[in-house]
Amino acid sequence: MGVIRKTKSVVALLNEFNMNTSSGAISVITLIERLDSKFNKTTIYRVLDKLEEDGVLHSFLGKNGLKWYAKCNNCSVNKHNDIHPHFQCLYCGKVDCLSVSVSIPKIPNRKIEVTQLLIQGKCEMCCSINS
Amino acid sequence: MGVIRKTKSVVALLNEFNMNTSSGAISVITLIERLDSKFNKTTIYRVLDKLEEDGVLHSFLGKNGLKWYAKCNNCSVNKHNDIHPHFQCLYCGKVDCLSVSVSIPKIPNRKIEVTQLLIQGKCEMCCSINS
DNA sequence: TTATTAATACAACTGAGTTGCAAATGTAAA
DNA sequence: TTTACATTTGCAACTCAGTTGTATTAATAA
Repeated sequence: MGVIRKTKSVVALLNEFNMNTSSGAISVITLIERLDSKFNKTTIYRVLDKLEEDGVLHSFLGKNGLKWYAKCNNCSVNKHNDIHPHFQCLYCGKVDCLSVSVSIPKIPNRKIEVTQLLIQGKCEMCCSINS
Repeated sequence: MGVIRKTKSVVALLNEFNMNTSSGAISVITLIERLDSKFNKTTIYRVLDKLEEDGVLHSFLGKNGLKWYAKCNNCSVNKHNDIHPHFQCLYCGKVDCLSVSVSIPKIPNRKIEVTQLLIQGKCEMCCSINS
């Protein structure tokens, strides 16, 4: 499957990500809040699912296991190549994709399929505001 | 706060982790299932919280954002030193603590406080069973 | 043994995410 | 354009991990 029709909800969701800063992720909660008056939350969940299947977005879990989405860079329908860490600020909640590569250790006798690295701390803006 | 009294629920939970293999983690869901006849789930959540505060256990989020706990190695009340990746098998669901160190990249202008690396794939046992 | 305070059970709740289905809508073909 | 039909959507109801408030029970120190 994948996104077939350019429906209003697809356009609206893609717009949210295009308006966003390039490295920023958006939580599903935030997307539902923003688009609540226009679309049902079920629709939002389903469109995000399909955009991920299509390699347009990638998802990951942030603090408290909440789901976040961000734009993909070099992904196709079947393969998400865009493997990078995510940084979540514990003070303002913002999440960024980090464009650094992380070397994952070899693990004997195990086959690695997915890697998720979530780094939490104080973001640039919160570092500059507070001492 | 921390654990003050050696109550039945504390003993029972610690026992679950001591019976377990050294590298294995246990999900809260599993602990509730196992101890359901003896203790209320609220109690289990609260005791696990305190055992983590005391540096006896550490917690992390596995697949689907579900909470897992495992024994700590060199942690104290105030500092969890035991930073390592976790491996979750996508076929049998088992989760292990990996005793390898991962080098986290420097991130300019940000202060790292927590790092969570979850590696998912096929575990040793599932590798040997299936081709 | 008693007094005190922490720990527990219970029930009710919260909230992110899911499911089933009828109605609406986009798209390709006529 | 119009038709036909599969896809998409809204809605309501649900699931289920985790939380909260409170009255009761149990561990510990004196």
